[in-house]
Amino acid sequence: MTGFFQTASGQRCALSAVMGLRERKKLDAWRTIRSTALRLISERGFDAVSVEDIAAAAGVSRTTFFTYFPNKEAVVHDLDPAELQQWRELLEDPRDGMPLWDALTEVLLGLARLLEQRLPLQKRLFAQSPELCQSSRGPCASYQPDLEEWLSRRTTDGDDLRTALTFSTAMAACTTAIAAWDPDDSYEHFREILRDCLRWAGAGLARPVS
Amino acid sequence: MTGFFQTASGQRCALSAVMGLRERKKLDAWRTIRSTALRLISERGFDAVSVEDIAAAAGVSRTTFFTYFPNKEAVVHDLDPAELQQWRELLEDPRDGMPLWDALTEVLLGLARLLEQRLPLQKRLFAQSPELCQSSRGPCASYQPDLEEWLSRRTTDGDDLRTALTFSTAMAACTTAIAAWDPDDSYEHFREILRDCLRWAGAGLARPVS
DNA sequence: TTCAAACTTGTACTCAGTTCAGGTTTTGCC
DNA sequence: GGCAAAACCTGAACTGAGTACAAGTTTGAA
Repeated sequence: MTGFFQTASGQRCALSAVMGLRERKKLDAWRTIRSTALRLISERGFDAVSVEDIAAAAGVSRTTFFTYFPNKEAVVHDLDPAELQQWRELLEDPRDGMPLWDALTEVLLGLARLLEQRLPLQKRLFAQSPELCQSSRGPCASYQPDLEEWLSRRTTDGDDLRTALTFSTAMAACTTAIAAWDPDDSYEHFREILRDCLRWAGAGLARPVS
Repeated sequence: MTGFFQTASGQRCALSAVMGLRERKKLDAWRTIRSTALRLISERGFDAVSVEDIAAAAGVSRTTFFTYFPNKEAVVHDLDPAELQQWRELLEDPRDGMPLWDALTEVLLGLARLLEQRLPLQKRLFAQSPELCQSSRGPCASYQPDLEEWLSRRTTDGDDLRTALTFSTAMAACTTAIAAWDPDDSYEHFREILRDCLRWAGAGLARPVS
């Protein structure tokens, strides 16, 4: 999530198009490190795996690990560059005509669609290594900076406090839905939970002024 | 916040009553370490002060620091034992007859009253050392475990998902109010912001079923 | 072929957090 | 007052995260 692939070649990298050898290697390395890390962590638990273990198992140096991931937790949270591109596309449109709550709902449901492959594994990791739950702010918080940037691109339609509250309430709904979902259930079920949470939480916030 | 004074003498310690020399010294040490730490951190910033610096300046060993505070951040977040006692008293009553949202509102407004002395300084620290904002989950999150325990003591009146959502929405309102408040304004103003946030966020959640 | 930019790596460092064995202080009790 | 046990403090030694940097290697383009 934190500026490596984003800033790498100026623009976001053309994933499906022809990439230089350099970029292809980088992507490979990223994926190798990540999948190695996830395998080790799901086997032994987050704290029982050191960055050194991960680097060694991925055939890379410890230093290199930290050029790909800003910290150990990021290897669990960060998006694959391909997903990242979809996520950026989802955020391109500030949905300016739409009331904030509706726009947020749309973006978060879109995000849920993107996470279909990752979220089940991630929840299992969290369940296995409670140390992750403590130290990190949950899967959802990784997207908060991007969302804040998105929010700032919308033309502000009034009360800042209300805007901030609406935003954080939507994030809370998201976090709650993730927490409530059992990863053994269908992903569709998760999306229903999320829809419910957003609907309930938004009931009082959906319309501009009270 | 994390089990030192709580578990020390079995019960919570009788602060105003006669305490043994041992407990008085412990409390003194706690306060010395804390105030020393806050002074240094507000002078130099969170990351520029090491635990060793704090311990040395407080006339105590590094090891001792970690018996009083579970980690470096806790020195900013943890409650003074006197405040902690008031906070526990506030949570004694599960407010069982009351709808969840109203009970939460009451507890959180009570918490706001307790924090009058601490919050302004704390916000200033956060403003000065952005590294704190990143790594920690905000002042509000310190109280979450206690609140969850309080929540679990209430007789559950229905839908777990809705309960969880209500809870996290109230926390979000609290966090938002803290973020929105300017510590140079009056504390009363903060409490108004918090009331507004709770009212707005709760508009859709206040009544049991939708 | 050549050169600059991008990437990797080992080394060496700082600091958070843990463990533990000994020394010191407090307390309850005689 | 004196004593033993419990509680407390401390220094030393350790693990592991994260950073800085200089030297080496690979890639892309001319």
